[in-house]
Amino acid sequence: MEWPRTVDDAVAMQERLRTQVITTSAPDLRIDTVAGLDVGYRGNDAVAGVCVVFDAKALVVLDEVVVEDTTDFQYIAGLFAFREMPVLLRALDRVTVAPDLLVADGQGLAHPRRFGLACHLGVHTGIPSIGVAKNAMGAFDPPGHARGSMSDLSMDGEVVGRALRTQDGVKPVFVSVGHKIDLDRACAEVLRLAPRYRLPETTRRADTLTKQAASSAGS
DNA sequence: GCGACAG
DNA sequence: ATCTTGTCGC
Repeated sequence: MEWPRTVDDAVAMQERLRTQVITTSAPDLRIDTVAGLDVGYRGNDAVAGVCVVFDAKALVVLDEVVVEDTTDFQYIAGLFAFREMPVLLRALDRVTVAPDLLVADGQGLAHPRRFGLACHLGVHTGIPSIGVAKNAMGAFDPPGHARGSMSDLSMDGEVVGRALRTQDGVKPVFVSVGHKIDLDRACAEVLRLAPRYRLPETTRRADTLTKQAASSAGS
């Protein structure tokens, strides 16, 4: 199918692809490299997509790619992926180090139709993925104050993710499965990626590059 | 009907 | 997301 241009087509695509999401980890799932994906905006249609690949253990950058593009799809909560995916896929294509895990800046299963950006990226590429959002779409009880504390994130009476405290006393991040990984493993990876700050290093680096590109658009 | 609503 | 300086605090 070609990329949707209308809300109805986009929703239909999500309903169709949601059935392909896998919420368990392969027994031999090894995560040595992790990709952080993010998009920055300049005006309403200019976008800069970034894909940064980190060594999951050493937390050092192995490769990073910035791609500039434009978008037709306006921002609509729930249809976020249709605005950001095209650029992100282009950036992901140009990276020279294959990532074992994709970390999306947004939701995975914690989505109205259980198919957020992280799920879409995962199903499309076949690469394990997770969503790490700064804001929740569902309901949750505040997790404990200490780093590593977590609580269920629910929507329509079902657990769709977790509110995870990555640093003592900071606002939690919202983790949900994207594809080919289980929620426990997803949270463990986020904690490993965020040893010092609230957000994973992958997200922080991608975000920096994203704004850097957006502010120097045209040079 | 009214408000809320990832980035 | 974006428009935007200084400032409070560890």
